[in-house]
Amino acid sequence: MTDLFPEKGHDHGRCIDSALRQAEDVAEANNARFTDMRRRVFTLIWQSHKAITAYELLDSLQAEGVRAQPPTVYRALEFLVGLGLIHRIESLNAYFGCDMPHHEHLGQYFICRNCGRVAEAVNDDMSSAVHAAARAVGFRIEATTIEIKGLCHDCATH
Amino acid sequence: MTDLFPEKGHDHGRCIDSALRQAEDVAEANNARFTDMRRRVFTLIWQSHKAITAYELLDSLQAEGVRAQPPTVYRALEFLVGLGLIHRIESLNAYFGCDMPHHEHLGQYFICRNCGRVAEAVNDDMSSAVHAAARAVGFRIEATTIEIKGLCHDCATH
DNA sequence: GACGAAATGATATAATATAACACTTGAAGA
DNA sequence: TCTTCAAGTGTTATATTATATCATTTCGTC
Ligand SMILES: [Zn+2]
Ligand SMILES: [Zn+2]
Ligand SMILES: [Zn+2]
Ligand SMILES: [Zn+2]
Repeated sequence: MTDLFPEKGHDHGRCIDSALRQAEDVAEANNARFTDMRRRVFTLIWQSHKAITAYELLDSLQAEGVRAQPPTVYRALEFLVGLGLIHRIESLNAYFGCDMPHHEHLGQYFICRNCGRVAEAVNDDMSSAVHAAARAVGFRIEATTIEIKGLCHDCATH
Repeated sequence: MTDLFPEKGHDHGRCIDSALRQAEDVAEANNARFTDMRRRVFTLIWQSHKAITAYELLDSLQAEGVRAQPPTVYRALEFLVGLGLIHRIESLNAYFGCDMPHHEHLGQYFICRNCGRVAEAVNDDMSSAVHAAARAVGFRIEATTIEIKGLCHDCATH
């Protein structure tokens, strides 16, 4: 069994570096400016594998000495979501970093209620079940929200 | 192709009556009090097949002359969600009536962005794809949120 | 360097949700 | 029937999440 969630003692600095590198690539490929503010917000989101709320981000920015207001944060979030660099978790009103921003995908999110971590899956069986169900009732899909709450393997077994 | 959504000219009074009858049954079976306030809120939710927000409900109550405040509405909603008489749509911060409250189910919600209607499906293929994916990664599911946005058959073809 | 579009700053406010405590109601037992 | 107490509701205040609007700054392009 492969756990979607990162290993306990993994080198998270590498996650952050890799995410930043990919984000810069994607931004460049889209002719979009990965400004300082956007980089700050993105980096804060990647401080953990948990989802983080807009106001938690705002607090962190202010703690760093950045004079930011809610619109600043929401604009950065809008930009990052728009490029697919982060995803919004509807059931948490929170955001977390995507680790495969290069290809378009409809992801599914596993959310552990104990450790708070979020993991993204791109599972064809889930996707095709959803699309088949939609086709069967003549529904034209534009967006999907699939959020699965419970206990991750670590939290369920320890 | 069977459309999940109700027919255009259907007799919606029957939807409301049926929902009320079922709600009373479920409440009774659970030894729960279907009070006047709860019935009012429930009935307002069933005024349409759309999802409705807490504050829209509050406005409607006040328009009816009921002196209600936000907690009143949220308490009624909490009760109704708890019994499975209504469902919350996370991506809309809104609520809509369940038409099969008798049996426990993990539903999937189709939401039309044009007409605003919501339809609930209980699709085993979707459910089992989700559960299989969770099993494969050792995740213990406690709740699922599956919300599908797009155009219903009517809106896509007219 | 001048220009204009994009980004950010700043202020205000809207929309969604809950905490806390007082009062009322209604089921259940004495 | 009366008492009691838990459940439900009223009321006020406040927390949390999100956006509208207009002023200013930044940055690539000419
Ligand atoms: Zn990591
Ligand atoms: Zn966990
Ligand atoms: Zn109807
Ligand atoms: Zn429609």
